[in-house]
Amino acid sequence: MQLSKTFDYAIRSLVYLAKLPQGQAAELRAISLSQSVPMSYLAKVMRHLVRGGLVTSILGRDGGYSLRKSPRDITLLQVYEIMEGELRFVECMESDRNCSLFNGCTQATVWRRLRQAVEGIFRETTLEDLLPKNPGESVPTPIKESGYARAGA
Amino acid sequence: MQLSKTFDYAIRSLVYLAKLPQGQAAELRAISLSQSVPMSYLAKVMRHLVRGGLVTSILGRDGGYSLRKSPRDITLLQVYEIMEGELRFVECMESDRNCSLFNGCTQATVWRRLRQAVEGIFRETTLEDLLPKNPGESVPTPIKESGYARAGA
DNA sequence: CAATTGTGGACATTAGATATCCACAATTGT
DNA sequence: ACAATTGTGGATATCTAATGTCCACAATTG
Repeated sequence: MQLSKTFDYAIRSLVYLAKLPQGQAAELRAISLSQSVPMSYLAKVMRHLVRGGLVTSILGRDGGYSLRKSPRDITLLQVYEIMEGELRFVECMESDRNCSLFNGCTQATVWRRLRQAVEGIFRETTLEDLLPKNPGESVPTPIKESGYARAGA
Repeated sequence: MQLSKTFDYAIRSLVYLAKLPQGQAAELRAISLSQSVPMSYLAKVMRHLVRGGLVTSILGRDGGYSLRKSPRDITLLQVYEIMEGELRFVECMESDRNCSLFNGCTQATVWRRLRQAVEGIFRETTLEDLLPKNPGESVPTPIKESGYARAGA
């Protein structure tokens, strides 16, 4: 029932990018350091996000990563599916392909209900909801951080 | 985000026991065969359920396992906690013990919401909900034994 | 006593997540 | 053109947790 670190890394990185001043890019090293994630591993995570269309990468000097969409338009469900593929709780979520016991499997209903719930939350939560500066509805924890927008330069 | 096979095995076994005529016990081998779960592994699962108080075990000839409560009084949450411990999605669910970044962790809210949702479903789903309702349609679990497969009715 | 059935824990295996490495391509300043 | 920088791609390694196996033993019953 655990979410993978990979997924967590991805979210944190996206949040990091979302905090940057408009149009600015952050390099791998900066993201990695800010979150104590191994650079070489984070590189892999970022590639996924690039391929997934959420992030743009710039090569060469002063290169780095930046968001490709507004934080409001990036949902956790998108991130999840890019990083982990389709959301599922058991192997045999939908079909009896791999399960000889599928016929009359009474658990299937529960798994589906679970997925609907989780998927719903993921779909309704956007990157914007994860930004600290918004004191509104979904971010109750008060943040005492200052100068979070200092990157690169 | 996957549920463990162990958890699934536990549920299936409990459902199997719930289908037995009142007061009857099923031995390890029977449960194992009915679900193609390795006996020696299932033994371990069953021990958890016994220690967890959901199941009684009887040693010696004609021994086996039987439910200790009514299916209506066994929730999936109980089963989950017995098998896997407290429900959590990330290491640092509640405290900053292991996380230097906890202060200002905006994801925590989402993880909590997730847990509430899943926990809710688990708490409201009982073993009884997993028993085949209509003897005519959804019953047939592929069990080779004689009269076991029929519940209630 | 002998047969059966579950218990307990040590151990082995496997699969997937996590991490590392290195050669290379793209970009930019000099 | 060249050197420095920055991300890319993929092969490989490591680590961990889940899953599975084994065996000696305790309890029960005929």
